[in-house]
Amino acid sequence: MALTKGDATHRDILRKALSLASEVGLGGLTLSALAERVGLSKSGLFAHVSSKENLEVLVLEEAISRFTDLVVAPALKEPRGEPRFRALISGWLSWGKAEFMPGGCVFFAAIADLDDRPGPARDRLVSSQRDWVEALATAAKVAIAEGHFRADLDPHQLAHETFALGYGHYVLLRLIGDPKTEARTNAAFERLLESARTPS
Amino acid sequence: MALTKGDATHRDILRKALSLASEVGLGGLTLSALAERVGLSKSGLFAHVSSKENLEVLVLEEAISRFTDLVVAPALKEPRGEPRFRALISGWLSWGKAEFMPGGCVFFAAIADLDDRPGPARDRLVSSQRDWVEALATAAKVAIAEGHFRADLDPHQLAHETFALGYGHYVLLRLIGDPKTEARTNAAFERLLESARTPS
DNA sequence: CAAACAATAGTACGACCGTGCGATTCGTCA
DNA sequence: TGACGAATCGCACGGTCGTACTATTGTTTG
Repeated sequence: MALTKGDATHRDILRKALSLASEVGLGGLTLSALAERVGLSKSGLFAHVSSKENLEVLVLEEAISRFTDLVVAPALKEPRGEPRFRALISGWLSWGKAEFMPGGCVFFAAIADLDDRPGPARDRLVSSQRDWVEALATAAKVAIAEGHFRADLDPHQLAHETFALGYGHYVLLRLIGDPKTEARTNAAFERLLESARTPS
Repeated sequence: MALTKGDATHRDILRKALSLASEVGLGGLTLSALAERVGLSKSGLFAHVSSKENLEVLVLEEAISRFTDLVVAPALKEPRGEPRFRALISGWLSWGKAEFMPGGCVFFAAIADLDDRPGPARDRLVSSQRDWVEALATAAKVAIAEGHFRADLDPHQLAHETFALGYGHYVLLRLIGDPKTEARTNAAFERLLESARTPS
């Protein structure tokens, strides 16, 4: 039998852990608090996650898998080229507001938490973000091949600027929360895409 | 007499606290760890800072004052217009590598820490970053008045994109650390300034 | 030099942390 | 149904956290 009781609990733990981590960060995530949310005793929960460090990795793994499902996969169904690139961007922007992460993007919270704390969790985070930049660069390459973006465009440069703009937008959104923030970020992306289209 | 012994210690505490906070974040900052660095007992230190929450505010205050001295003030000595705007950007970029913040920009660490934790520390952080965006916007306005930037440029839009690009760059730098990161960010800023110059 | 005061140390407290371990309940299958 | 293994609990441990309180230094000043 594949679906045992423990598996269901395990899924529930990951769901709630991701949600909680988005509020308090990976470092602020606590076994007691999580246990209470899941409806388990602290030791019952501990048996599932083996250790705090492993829990952090599990949370990242869960977030990465959801990111793939919600952002990357749908974009791959869009037509090759600029439409797909745009889908990655807009999917990413709504990712930060996903209902299962009430405290906001868990990657962002993890970046500050882990950026000076080596270990498996940090390694996994870094590789995931590296993959994301690479996915953006690949989509840019495809758009060049399709003739949507200019031939002499550096796809990694575009990926860099897109990534930076995305996280920068997130900082402005979470911290200052000016109502015009979204419109300005959209304008910035349009300018960026415009310059990727126009031959230099 | 103005310069008592306690004042000197106080300055030393702020210096070391800023340095330590840049490594572990505001939330990760600990009275015991700080006391050891300063060479004080935990209670001796506590007498200086009144409370943990107040220590966080003090650290932010210290960082803000240094930011003003190291980034804003020097830029104001540059010629009005684009040179001054460029000085703000380049000053900001080197701010993230200041020797007194070995763990990187303390504002960035604080943003993730405080973004879901209301209180005086968060308020101070938000106002400081709001001020920074505003300073960028003001510099952009001046550059428009000087005829360096095009007349129909929205200075707040430029400030938004500059701010976002700066923090986005920082994420890429700290997390992934590709050696080409700096060059790409510089290219992005050049493109941004170019589009601010060119009449649309 | 001594009195007055600022600065620091010592110690204790309650709360919470992650973790181990033995006991107990519960779901599953012969 | 009865037994076996997985899932969960209760409890305790050592450690660290921020914060009081009191005692003891050290520094300044009349």
